[in-house]
Amino acid sequence: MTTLVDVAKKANVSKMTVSRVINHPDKVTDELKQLVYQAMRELDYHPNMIAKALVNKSTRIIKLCILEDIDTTEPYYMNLMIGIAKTLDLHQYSLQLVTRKNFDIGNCDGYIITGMREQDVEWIRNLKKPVVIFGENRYGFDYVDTNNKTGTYLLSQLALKKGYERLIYVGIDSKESFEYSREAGYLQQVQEKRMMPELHRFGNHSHFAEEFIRDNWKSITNNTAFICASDRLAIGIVRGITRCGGKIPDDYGVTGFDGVFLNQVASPKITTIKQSIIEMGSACGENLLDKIDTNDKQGALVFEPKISLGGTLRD
Amino acid sequence: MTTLVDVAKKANVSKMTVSRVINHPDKVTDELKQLVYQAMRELDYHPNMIAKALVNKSTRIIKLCILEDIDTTEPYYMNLMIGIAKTLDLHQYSLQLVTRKNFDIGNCDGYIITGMREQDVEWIRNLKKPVVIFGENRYGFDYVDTNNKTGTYLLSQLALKKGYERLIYVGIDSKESFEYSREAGYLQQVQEKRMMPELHRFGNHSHFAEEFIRDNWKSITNNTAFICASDRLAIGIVRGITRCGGKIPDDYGVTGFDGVFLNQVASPKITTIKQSIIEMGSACGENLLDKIDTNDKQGALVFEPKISLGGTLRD
DNA sequence: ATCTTCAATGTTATCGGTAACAAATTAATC
DNA sequence: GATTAATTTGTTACCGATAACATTGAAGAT
Repeated sequence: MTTLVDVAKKANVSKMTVSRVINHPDKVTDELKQLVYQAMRELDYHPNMIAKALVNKSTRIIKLCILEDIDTTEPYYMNLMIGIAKTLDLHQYSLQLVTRKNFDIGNCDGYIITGMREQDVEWIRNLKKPVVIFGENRYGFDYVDTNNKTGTYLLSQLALKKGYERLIYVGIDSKESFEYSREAGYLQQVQEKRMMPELHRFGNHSHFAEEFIRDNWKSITNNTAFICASDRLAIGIVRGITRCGGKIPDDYGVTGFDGVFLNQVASPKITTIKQSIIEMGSACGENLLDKIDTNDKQGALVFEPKISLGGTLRD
Repeated sequence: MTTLVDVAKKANVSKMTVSRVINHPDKVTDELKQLVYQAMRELDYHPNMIAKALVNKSTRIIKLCILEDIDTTEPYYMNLMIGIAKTLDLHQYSLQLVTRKNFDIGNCDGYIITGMREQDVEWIRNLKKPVVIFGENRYGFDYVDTNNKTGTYLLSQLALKKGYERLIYVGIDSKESFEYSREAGYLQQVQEKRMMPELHRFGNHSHFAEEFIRDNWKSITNNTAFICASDRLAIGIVRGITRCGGKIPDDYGVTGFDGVFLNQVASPKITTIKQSIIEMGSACGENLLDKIDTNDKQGALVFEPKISLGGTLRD
C-alpha cells in the first residue's frame, strides 16, 4: 500500500503538505497541489482509513439497530441495508448490524435505528453518537420515512375517484407514529368529502383482517373500499371478501401500504404505496454522515409516496 | 476511553506487559497477570481495535458479496446477514455489504461470497484475502451449505413412505452445484427403490412449474409426488395441480426446498427442507475468522437438513 | 531599508497499540 | 562460585495519518 510518505517523496514535499491537500486544499498553493495530485494518481494512493480513524478517535462504523423482532423480518430490511450500505461504502464507512441484545458491544460513530418504540426513547436520547431513525417519530429525532399521511390520503382519494362510495380504514393496533399518520391521511380525505369515517384496528396479521370481514360480512355494503395500513392487512381483507363471495375490484376495493414483500406473491396484486426502501436507506446513510461531519441536526427527510397500481381497485 | 497505558500505570508495569497479557499470556508470570487483569477490570478496559488494526495492517472488515441480482433478494439473505453479523460482532469485526459493482472499493480482511456462478471462479481465485463461499461448490473453495443431496434424498424417501408410487423431480434449469446435488439425492433414492427416474428442469419461477402441470396434466397419473428443487417451483406445482382439479395431498404430493420465505404465505404449507440460515451464517463467520487467524484452509461445513412438515404430503 | 504581518510549508508529537531488540533476573552448567 | 543460557520485563521504533507549533519567505507599513 502506498502511504502519505510515498506520495510526499514523489512530489518532493513534506507529508504534511500531502495531508493538507487532502483535508484542507485551500491552504496549499495550486502549484504544489498539482504536484501532489499527480503523485497520488501515479501511485494510486488511497488514504488509510484505519490510521485516520486512530487520530480522529473515530471508528468508521455505523450501527444499524433493528429493534423489531427478527422473526418478522421482511426483505424490507434487506433493502434498507442495501441502501445504507451503498452510501456508507462510498464514504468508506462500514455497517454493523445489531439487535437489542448486542447493540452496545463495541464502539461506533453513529446509529441508524429502526423499529423504535416508545420504550426506546429513553436510551436513544442517551446515546452519545449521532442518531437517525428510520421511520417517523414525534420525539424530535431526525428521521427518514415515507410521507405516511399523504400515502393514505392519496389512496383514499383514488378509491373515491374510482367510484367506491364507502371508505373503511383498517389500521394497525399500535401506538406508533406512522399508524397515526396513516389514519390522519384517511381521515383528512374522508372529512374533505364530508363522509363518515369508519376505523378499525387489529394486530398486523392477515387473519385478523380476514376474520373481521367474515364476522361483519352482512353489514359490509356493496361498493365499499378498504384503506388498509399494511399489505398484510390488505391481503387478509381480500381473502375475507373473496371467501365471502364478494367481487374485487368490481364490488369492493382494497388498498394496502408498503408494497415490498407480500405484493410479490399476492394474487391479485394489491393497489398500495410503493416505498423505495433502498433509496430511503441511502438517504438515511447520507443524513447520518452529514450529521457526523457537521455535528448538526439534519431534520427529517420525508419521501413522497407513489401509488403502485394493482388489481384491487377498479379500472 | 482507558488505554493500555492507563492499565499499565495502575498495575505498575510497562504497557508492553499489558499488551502481552492480552496477546501472549503464556509469556507473563501469573503474578503480573493477576495484577494486570485486576487493573483491566477496575478500569473497564477494552482494547482499541482501530489501533490494533493499524499495527497489524488489518481492517477488521469482512465483506459479504451478494452476487445474485438484488431484485431476487429474499429474507434468506437477511437471515444470513444476521447470522454472520452475530459472529463478527462477537469478535469485533464488522460486516460490509457489497455487490458486483462495488466489491473492490476499500480493503478488508476476508470475504464471504454468496450466489457464486461459474464465471466468478476466476476472480475469486485471485482474491488475496481468505474467502468462504455460502453455498456448495466444486471448485475447492471452502463453503458452508445444507447437505443438498441428503435433503432431496430424505424428502423422496418420505414421499415413498407415504405411499406415493411415482416420483417426479422438478429441478432448476441451472448448472449450479446445489442443483446437481439435489438431483443426485432424488436419483439415489429412486434408484435404491429401482424406480424410473423422471426429471424436468425449469427456470426458478412458480409459473413455469404451473404451466408444466397444465400442459401435461393428462399424463400425470394419480398418486404421484413431485420432488421440487425449490419452494418456488413447489408452489407452482401445487397451484397447477389445484387448478387442474387434482387433490393435494390425497392424490398428489409435493415437496419443496428452502423453507424460508414462501412457506410463510403459502397455503397449504409446503413440506420442505428447513434451513437454519442464521446458524449457517454464524458458521460462515466463524469459519472465515478461523481462516484469518490461522491462515489455514478450513474445509467445507455441511449442515444436515431437517424436514419441515407441511400439508403437501399425506398424513 | 527595517520591522510587522500573514500565508505557505515543514517539524515534531501524538493517537493506541505491537514487534524487535535490550536489560534484568533467574536457572543451569561446569 | 563464575559463566552461560533461558526466562521475564522494559525500551524504543513504528504502523499511517493529523494537530499544534515552528520556520520560512514575501508583501505591506513605517
